[in-house]
Amino acid sequence: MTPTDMTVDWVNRFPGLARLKPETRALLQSRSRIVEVEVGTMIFGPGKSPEHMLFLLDGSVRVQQVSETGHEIVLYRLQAGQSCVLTTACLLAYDDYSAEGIAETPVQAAAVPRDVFDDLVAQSKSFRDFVFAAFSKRLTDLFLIVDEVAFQRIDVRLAHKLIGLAEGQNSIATTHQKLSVELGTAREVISRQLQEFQRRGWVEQGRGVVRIIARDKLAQLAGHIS
Amino acid sequence: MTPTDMTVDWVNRFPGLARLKPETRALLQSRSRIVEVEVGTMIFGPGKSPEHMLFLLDGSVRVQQVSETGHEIVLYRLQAGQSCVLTTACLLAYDDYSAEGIAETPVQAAAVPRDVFDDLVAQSKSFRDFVFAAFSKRLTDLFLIVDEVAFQRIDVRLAHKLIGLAEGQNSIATTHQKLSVELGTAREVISRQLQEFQRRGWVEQGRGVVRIIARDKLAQLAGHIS
DNA sequence: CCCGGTTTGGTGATATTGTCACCGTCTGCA
DNA sequence: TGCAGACGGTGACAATATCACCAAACCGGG
Repeated sequence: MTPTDMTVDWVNRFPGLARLKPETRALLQSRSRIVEVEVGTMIFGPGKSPEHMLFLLDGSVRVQQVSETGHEIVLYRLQAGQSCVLTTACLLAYDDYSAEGIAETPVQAAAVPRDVFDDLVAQSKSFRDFVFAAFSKRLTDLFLIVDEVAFQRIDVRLAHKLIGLAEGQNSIATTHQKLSVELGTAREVISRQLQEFQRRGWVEQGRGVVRIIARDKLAQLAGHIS
Repeated sequence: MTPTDMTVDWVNRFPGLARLKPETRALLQSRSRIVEVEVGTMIFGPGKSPEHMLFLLDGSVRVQQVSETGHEIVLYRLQAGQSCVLTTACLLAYDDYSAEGIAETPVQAAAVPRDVFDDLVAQSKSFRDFVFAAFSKRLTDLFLIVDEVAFQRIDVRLAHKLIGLAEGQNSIATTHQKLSVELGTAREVISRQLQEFQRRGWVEQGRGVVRIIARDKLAQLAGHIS
């Protein structure tokens, strides 16, 4: 498949944009530009606010908060089919912010200039609904993150995160360090919790890999999260 | 001052709406309804999503997350001059959410129906800017909350919160219990920290009141937050 | 192949914070 | 006046974070 095949009608690939009127769709299509981002690139971050709103066509962007103390915590991920409302937020907000977005995989996205975005919001009810739904999702997600960080035990959160990262597979390619950033805790804490899970026969560990042995047990512990 | 005096041209009282065109302003003014809410009322919450977007004319609304575990944490406050974007979020989001908004003081607000809100967003660039700026503020605020909860020490957070709640006064009418909800921690933790602050001569305590004696010391400890 | 630096993970000691189970005092009110 | 509830204090203990290390696995160059 050539890039053209994949991108010339990219709007079709967004379920949330399915209801756009033809003229709105044409505007979005014609005024956007396809960009490719290689893995590991910081797409936005402190002192790097982008000029465009991004619609992710392929790949995944990890958004994380970087504290002055050097600590990090993953806030959420953007997947294909989602738009980067935070980008828009940054363009509009007077605030300095401290979150950054990093391409976790090679990323393909449609970049929509700021003024086109504004036109679309004005013209299309469907587009407004799409944008506000995206904002809402972020807000409610963040509420849950706050709740989890403040009140959930670390073993419950780790079990939950392992199941989430596994995506149906049994093997997760990650390090203790990366898992600690996912949960905003220390590596040692992850190491000890994984040892405990292993002792119970729920997971097996290798260097840079965690294999889930008893998904049901992990799920039971994770229990009532989201 | 009669209610009419205060509310007939309420739009003027929002700096963020100062740039609205006359016709937009008239629409907002004519299609809104002034509501009064008595202190302690839950304005929105799980299973209680309001039909209108609120513009706060007077008073303060506390938005807090209520965990399944029964724990609570204050997320942010809405003050006069701000709009309740979360309300909009709730109206749009398919998600069930677990945050609630409570009137901390008697509240006066302009209620704007959902469809009028949508019209305004479509018609007015100024209104769009106002709405998106409000969303952005919430998002960036929440980023900071996550950072604080995950990585800041409790003494630093308490010092910061005391200064914030004092609003320039020296006396704060609150209880250890309420302070613990502000920070999403346990009452005992607040009691012990306040004892330590008192031992150092930074605060004095009475039943239901905390007096700040050495604001500079607290500020120094709070230091680098926001 | 070996070497040396880097990454990954393990461990004990200690500090901080959260949880639990109480207790006494104060306050408002019937 | 008496009493229920709110408020705050306290000790013991559990969970988590921090710090200071260590050893093994990996990786690239010579």
